Order: sequence, then C-alpha cells, then structure tokens
Amino acid sequence: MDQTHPPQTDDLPNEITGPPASVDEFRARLADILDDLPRRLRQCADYIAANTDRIAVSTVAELATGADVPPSAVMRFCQILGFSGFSEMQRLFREAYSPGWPDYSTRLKNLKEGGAGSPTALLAEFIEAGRQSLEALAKSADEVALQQAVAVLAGADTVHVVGLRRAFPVASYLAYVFEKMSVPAMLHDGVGKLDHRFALRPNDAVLAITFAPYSEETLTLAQDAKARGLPVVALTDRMTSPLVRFSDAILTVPEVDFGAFRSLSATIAMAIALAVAVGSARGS
Amino acid sequence: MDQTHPPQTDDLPNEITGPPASVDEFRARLADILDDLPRRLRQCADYIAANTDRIAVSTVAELATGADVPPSAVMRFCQILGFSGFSEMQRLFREAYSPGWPDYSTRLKNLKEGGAGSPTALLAEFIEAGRQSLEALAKSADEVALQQAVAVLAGADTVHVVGLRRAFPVASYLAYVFEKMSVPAMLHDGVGKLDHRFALRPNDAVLAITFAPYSEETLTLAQDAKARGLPVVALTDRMTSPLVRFSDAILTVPEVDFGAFRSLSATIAMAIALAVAVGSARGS
DNA sequence: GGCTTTTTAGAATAAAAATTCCAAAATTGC
DNA sequence: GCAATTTTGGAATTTTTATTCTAAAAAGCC
Repeated sequence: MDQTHPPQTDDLPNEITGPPASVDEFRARLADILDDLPRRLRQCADYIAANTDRIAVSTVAELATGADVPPSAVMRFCQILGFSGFSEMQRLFREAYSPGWPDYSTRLKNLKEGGAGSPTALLAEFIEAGRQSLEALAKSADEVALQQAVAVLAGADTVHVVGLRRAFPVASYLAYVFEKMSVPAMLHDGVGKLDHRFALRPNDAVLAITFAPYSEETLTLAQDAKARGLPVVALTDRMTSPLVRFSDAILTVPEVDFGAFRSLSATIAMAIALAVAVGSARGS
Repeated sequence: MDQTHPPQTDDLPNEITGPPASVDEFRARLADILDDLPRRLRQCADYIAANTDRIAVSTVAELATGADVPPSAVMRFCQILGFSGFSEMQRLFREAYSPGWPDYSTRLKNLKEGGAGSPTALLAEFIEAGRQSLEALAKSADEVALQQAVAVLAGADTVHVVGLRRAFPVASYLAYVFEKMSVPAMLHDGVGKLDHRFALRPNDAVLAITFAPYSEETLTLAQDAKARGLPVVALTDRMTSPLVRFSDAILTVPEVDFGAFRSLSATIAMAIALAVAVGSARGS
C-alpha cells in the first residue's frame, strides 16, 4: 500500500488493537472485516461464523476441513482477527464456555423419555422453551428502551396496567409487584366487561401488554391514552405489533412457544425488572 | 503380573467391555467403579465427576492440575474406564459438546454493568433467577407426583383453580390454558370477596397454588374440598407447606427469588405442563 | 501483456500434548 | 515384620497439533 518512499510497514490495522477480549467483540470484528476478505479467508470466516460454537473443541485441521481450505488459511484468518494464532483464539472460546448445565441436559433427556405427550416430556419441553426464551431475552434486550420505559412510568401519577387473555398473568403479576413497591397502579382486567377508560387521568401512564393475536381491548385502551396525550409503554412480541404506533417506549420480548402456549418466562422477567426499577426510581 | 504358569493375560475386566459409548454410559460406569478405587484414582474420579463438562475443552495436564494429581494418574483413570487413553475419552465429550449459549453469560455480564439497581442489571438478575429455577426444576421434578396430579385432574368433572396474590398469575394462566384445551375449569379469584366454595360439586377437583407466606383463602378452599371428599392437587414451594396435608398429589417447584420477588418461571412451566397433560388425557 | 502486489498451498519446523514405562513407595496378606 | 502386590510419580518417548516460511498462482494495474 505504501506508494514510494517510506519503506516502513504502517498498515497493521488490527495488530495494534490486540485480540478480541470477548465473544461479542469477536463477532463484531468478524462482521467488520467480513466484506473485504479474499476468497479463501472469506470461506473461513463464513464457516466459522456459522460454527462458532465448535471452535472450542476443534483442531485447526478439523476447522480447515470443514471450511474446505488448507490449515494455513485458518491460521491466517486467526491472525487477521488480531490473535497471535489459533491457540489464542481457541482459548477465548474455551474460557467463555461456562459450565452452565452439569447434568441438566441429561436430566431433560430422561424426562423426555417418558414418551412424547407424557406429562414429564411436556414438562421438559416447557422448561426448555422457558430457558431458551430467557437466553434470547438476555441477548436481545434493548437497554435504551428499558430505560425510557422506566422513566415514563416513574414520572406518572398512576400506572394503568392492561393485558388480557394470555397476557393477563403478566399484567396481574405487574399489579402485584407495583402494589408491593407502593406504586399507585390499576389493573384493567375487563371484569364485568366494564370499560375503565375514564379512570385515565392527566399525568397517568399506561403499560399495555399484548401478543399476537393482539387483543382488541388492550389496543383500544392504548389508543385512547395516546389520544389524550398520556404516555404509553408497550410490552409486546415484536416491532410490528399494532401497539407500537401508540407507544412511547417499546419493550419486545422474544418468547419461544411450545405447542400452542408460550412459556412467559422472558415476559415475566422483563415485567418484574421493569416494575422493580420503576419502584426504586420513585422511591428515591 | 501373571503369577506363574499360564502366561496369558486374563485379568482385563474393562477392556473386553469396550469404552462407554455415550455420556450416560460414562456416568454409569464411573458410578460403578467409584467406590473401590485407590486414592489418586479416586481423586481423578471425583474431580471429573464434578467437572464432566470441562473434559471436552481441557488437556490432560489441566485436568490433572485441577484434580491435583500427576498427568499419568489421569491417563490411568481413562484406561480404567475402558478408553484407550485420554484422547478417546475426550472425543466422546467433544462430539456431545453443545454449549448453552452463544455467549449468554458474557451478555448477562454486560447487562449488569449498568450498575447495581439499574434497570438492565435488574433484568439480568431476574433472567438469571428464572434460568436457575428452571434448571432446578429439571433436576428435582417428581415424575410420579406429576402423573398422579394429571390422573386426579383428568378424572374430575370441573377443575377449580385457586391461587391468590403472587400465585394468582399462575392460577389465571392455568385457567386460560384449561379453557383453550376445553377442560371445564373455574378460577377462584376472590373478586368481590365472594366465597365460591359452594361451587364445589361432587366429582370436581381442586388445584391449589400457594407459596410461603401461604394465603389463608387458598388453604381454606383446599381444606373445604378435602372435607367434602374431593381430591386436591397442590402446587407449592416445599414439602412442609400447610397445603400438603389436604392434598392427594403434591407438586413442589423450587423457585429462586431475586430481591422480594420470585421469577415464577419454573412454576409456570410446571403449570402449563400439567394443564396440557390434563387436556390431552381428557381428549383421548 | 508485462510488472507489482496480494493471496494461496503445502512442505518444513517448532511446540504442545498424550502416552508409556519403570523404579520407588505404599499397601496388603500372612 | 516380611514378601507379594498394587499404586504412584515423573522422566522419556511418541504422536498430534500448531505455526512458519517460501515458492507458485492469482489478481490488480498501467
């Protein structure tokens, strides 16, 4: 790259940065360089991106075979990412791998052995769905949106919680936590088909919870609040939810279903965190 | 080794069996021999039993250090288990290796970095509590009790679901699932302080949910049902729960709290599994 | 199309890891 | 307490694995 005179090497963009210090950083750097990589290195990158989890337990030769490149290509790849070599890269993944499940997975398998449809097999499936939901939430949680939501609700006089059908358990737990934390809150539960929309007062806020298929009543209340200029916080399943357009802060939770039912684990984790954060923010 | 005349080797108890073919088999064989093992080998066995998950990503030297024995002891240990050596044993674990991530724990750490009490840190804590609860449930679930519970509820005319305060979200979700599965169910929610105990009819069953501090109303309803000879299924936190003495089937869920609030993840997983199992049992 | 630069493959080398072996220590049986 | 047997630690060896290096191929440039 250096045109004519200065014979020093000065294009070591990665070397000076040092190796990635976490798996996140690794992914980031990989994504960065992915696009301008020559053919063989590109193959490495693609294969490794798709099989990140096997780095910890593979040899250079194995990965090379998998990516269909010679071992030396894998070495160069490691160095381009900022590692001194393959071993250093592997160390990162071996250390990042935290035990997590000693005999958890074995046990799950045992439970499932009762046969599909047996109560214990069902239990295993729901446990697994819950765990996956929580992990997905850890990965996808939007920190900014959460802070916004807390700010909005902490500033309100009364928090109106609305969530029906499958969202109702979450709404009722939120109401419980708010009560324990001395946050004035009202649970709109639709009992008696009463329409409580006139309970909304200036300076109040609405916390609306709904998942596909979105419940009409919840949307209506959110819309109503919006029309009156009250802030709305949405706890929903995705960014395309109809709730999004009425809301000032949007929290999405990825929830894994098993069969027709959602685990709610992630939703509840998000809900409690929100309620407790609001409670503390008000307390101080 | 061979005493005097017959020069054949004939004491190879494990060799003829061949190496364990699965992690399960490995554990079984380990448990088998664990008790009559000399000191150093015993140390290996103990350490490896407690750190099975690290075999895939460690070297002989590392494991030896961890178990505080010389590397050769680890080698002998592998051979006693029926492997030709460490590499063969490691292969078994590398093939079975699938991490529970990607990078879940790093991410959690990031979330917590907002500082204790920050909304994201709270979220991380509740996610972690939920995950631990689910894991604990997988380990401790009583399969027999679950089957009993399903049998009891599947045989009832109407299922009366009762759970108040922090148990109410679970009760309401159960009612929702029962409805979806066309199981006649009634949710006793205490609205209007109405006492619905007279809704209990012969051939009905009660599903009572409560955790310490146990709610009076729930206990009363369970006691009432018992007095009338109706079967009661308990979903509670421990075997010393006051609900236990009124109940015909007892499901305990280990739930990890963070701060004052429980994650409910495990409880809900158990509840849905129960409801779906009852629904299917009735359907057929 | 010829010159320069980048990229590649694979052989050569270095490093690390697994495995064996045996003399010394500990244990067991009498 | 002595001999036979088992167990142990660690050095020596072998095998595997990572890493480097170089000549050749490919790509880019004028």
